[in-house]
Amino acid sequence: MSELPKQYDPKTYEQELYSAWEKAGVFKPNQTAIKEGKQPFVIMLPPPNITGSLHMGHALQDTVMDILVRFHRMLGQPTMWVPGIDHAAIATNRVLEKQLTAEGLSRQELGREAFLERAEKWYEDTGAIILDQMKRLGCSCDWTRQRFTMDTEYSRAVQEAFVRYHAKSLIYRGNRMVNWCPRCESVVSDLEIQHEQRSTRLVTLRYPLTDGSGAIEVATTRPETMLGDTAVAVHPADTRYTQAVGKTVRLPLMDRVIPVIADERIDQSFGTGAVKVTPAHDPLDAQLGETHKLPIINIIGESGALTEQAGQFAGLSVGEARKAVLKALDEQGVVVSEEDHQHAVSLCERCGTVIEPLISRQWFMDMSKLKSETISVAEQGLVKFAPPRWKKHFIEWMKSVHDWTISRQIWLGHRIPVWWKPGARGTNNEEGNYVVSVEKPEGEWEQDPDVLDTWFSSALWPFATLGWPQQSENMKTFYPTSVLVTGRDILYLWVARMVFSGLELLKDPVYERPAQKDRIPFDTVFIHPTILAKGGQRMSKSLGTGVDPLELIEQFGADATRFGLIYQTSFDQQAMKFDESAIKASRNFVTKLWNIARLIDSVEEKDVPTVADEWIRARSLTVTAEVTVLLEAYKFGEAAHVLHEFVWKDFADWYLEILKVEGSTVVARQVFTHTLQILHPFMPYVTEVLWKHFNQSDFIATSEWPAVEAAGSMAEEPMQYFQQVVETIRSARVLFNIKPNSTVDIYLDKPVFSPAAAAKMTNATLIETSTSTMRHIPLPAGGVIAIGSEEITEEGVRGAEAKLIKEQQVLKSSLVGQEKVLDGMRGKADPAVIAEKEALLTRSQERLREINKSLSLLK
RNA sequence: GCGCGUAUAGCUCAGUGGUAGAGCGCUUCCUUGACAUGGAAGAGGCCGUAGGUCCGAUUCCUACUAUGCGCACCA
Repeated sequence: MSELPKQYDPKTYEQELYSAWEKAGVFKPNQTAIKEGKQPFVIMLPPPNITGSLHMGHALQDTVMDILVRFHRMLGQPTMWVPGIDHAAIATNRVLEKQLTAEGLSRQELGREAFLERAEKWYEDTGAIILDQMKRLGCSCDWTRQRFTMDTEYSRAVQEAFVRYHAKSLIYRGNRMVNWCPRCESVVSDLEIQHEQRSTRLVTLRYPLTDGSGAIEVATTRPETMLGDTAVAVHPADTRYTQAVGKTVRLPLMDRVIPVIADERIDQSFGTGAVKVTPAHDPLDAQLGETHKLPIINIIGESGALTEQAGQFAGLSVGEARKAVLKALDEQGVVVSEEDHQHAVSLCERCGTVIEPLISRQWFMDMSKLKSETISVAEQGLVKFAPPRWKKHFIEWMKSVHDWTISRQIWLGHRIPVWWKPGARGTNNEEGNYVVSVEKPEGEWEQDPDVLDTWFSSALWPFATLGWPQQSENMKTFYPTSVLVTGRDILYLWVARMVFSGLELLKDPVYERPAQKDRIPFDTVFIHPTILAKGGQRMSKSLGTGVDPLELIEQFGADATRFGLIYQTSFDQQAMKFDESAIKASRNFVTKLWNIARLIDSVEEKDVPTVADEWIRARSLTVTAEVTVLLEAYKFGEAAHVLHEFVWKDFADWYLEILKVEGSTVVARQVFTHTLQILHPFMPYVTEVLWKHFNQSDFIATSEWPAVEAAGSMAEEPMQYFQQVVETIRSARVLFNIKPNSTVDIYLDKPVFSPAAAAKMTNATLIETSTSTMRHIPLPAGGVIAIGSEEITEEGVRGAEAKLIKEQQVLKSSLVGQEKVLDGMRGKADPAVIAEKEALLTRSQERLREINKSLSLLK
């Protein structure tokens, strides 16, 4: 056994060990275990955006996954963690467009084909930096199975999914109100918009009734849309307008006659209680328009400019039009008043541009059937959530989901497998003039220029990565997967969509998966906490609150970064404020492990087990059981605390101190290597290095998780007494103001199991009989120890007396309180609890007697 | 606006129907060969505010305040 270096330097080992694991195929599913029919443990990495780099959220998420994967690997299950990346169409599209802008080119000038070539080159150049960063964290992914959502096979799966959904009428072509981003010139889904409170001007306009009986005043924050008004609506019960319903008004500027309608969806209390209706550019108005069969006048085009329908305002941007329309209205005396108003505007999540609601021909996913089955499996618990409260969120959200707009008007992404008869697309004559097919059909057809929402392809991730739509061996062995680990932000965006995709697309009899449970992509969804900056702000580069995990790895090592992150989390936590001091503390913990190993090496070989050996063995079994249970329950932070305390307090501070004097180095090594094993999922590197150091064959990464056994032991009590004696002597030094480096005489009327260790740990000499000059100190569990030292002066004794009197007083008042509590409990509380309480009281009383006794002995 | 969380030591967080715990930080002492990235001993909290249930509430309930998040078609 070679000698360990004095210091542990992570950089010396991390990369080398990682390659060694990879080379040995440690990260691949164990084929023997598969043949033996052991339950596989499978995790699909939520594919990060190819444009991204590792941030703290990833670091936590990846650590959680790696802990699970390493834990289950050690449990002997065939374990597979499939990595991959997402093409992130909208994000990449933006990057490329920026490049073009810099070159003074528009994407139209470049052309679609050249644009896509650039994209491909960009993907190649960028590579998946983030995946390499994961390797530095120590993630044990099976890199031979790495996938990209744009690779040929995957793209094929995406198109196949579209075709199959369409065949089941779950995808349809519709002309409906959508969220349009004028900057992206594309539709975006409900989940890709954000709401923001903004202050704006609420303008009240006066529309004259055509019969000359007055006018109706309507309030609006978007005066320019009045050009597309096709009605004025009021609440049927609103007496102010009863007269007007059924009449018509003359729309200013446009000189159009439009009806006054009544509808219960109008809020009487807002503004004037009357609302202008623009079915083409407002979601509520669209609904009203549908109910009341109102004409739809599109005045805003897809570029964000006003259309021909806007008459004299055609060509203006929305912003320009607002000013111009307002000015024109004002000149005609239509504007009654203006006031400041707070309201929510919809913004494009990607670029922050204000979303224009407009009616457009798009591809939609019909959610009605899909959602009911998804809700049902969640309610039945066929897909589990951890922490469990996310189940409710999931169901609630699913219940309110609308049809999903899946087409996007960008070039990058999976092209929609729909083929049009030339000239048919975008007309009122679409029906029957297209074919849905992965391959181009015979004859003259033009492929739909749109691409699919990135999430449409991500939704297929758990099975498309395993070879779907083929009925592959991988699908049979590894699907459904075990756990999906993710943040709550994509619970709806992604998780929900994977669930219904799996449920629906695996219904085909060829997959032999009639049971819902076999079609749901994962057994459990684990939602980890969101990481915030220490002050509670969102972590972001622009706010300067971001922390780079790679810098932490560089400075403290991967093990410390992982452990520190996990140490700060707890199971039911929604957000975690990141404190770098935890990483530092974990680095110290890694050092502690290192030095423990060095101490074990330096202690002379011996094998005469004492109570301490028995105690630490039992403790280690208990800890193994606890950690196992906690890991199975996704309680990673809690497990980290248990391990930290055991290693530092029990093993290092007590057990090893005793081992220096007597005991068994065999037991020490055994307990320590077991501890390394249960620490391995958290800290893969240092545990692997130390495992090898203690001459263990193979890798700790593939070693067998220690068996969980009952820890029957009689050592607890003598060990506890030993600890009390040592602590009491140490406290007594402070009490009497005795220097730590001067020896004291100690007399114990009840001996400890290892007097030599107790003596060494307290720098004391244990003597056979007490002498008259010795001072007496009570032990917490009863009994008295005598302490003698030349340094005990009258002053020291008086100081001790003062401290004891203080303790006596505290104890006395506590006793009064305890008795009062007990009085209240008698006859009302659970007898067992009362008994427990009484025992506590008795102990306090004994303690008081001891203090009184030692006070009298001090005199 | 509706919904879901959180409020405990200076900081980051556990926890319990019976007068509170950890890590870091702080104070004092210790350079005794595993570790100063260490050891020992300590200080420090009317457990957000106000009510309610109970013999008893930091813990359960209600309201409020602060803070985070999600959802939302108030023109």
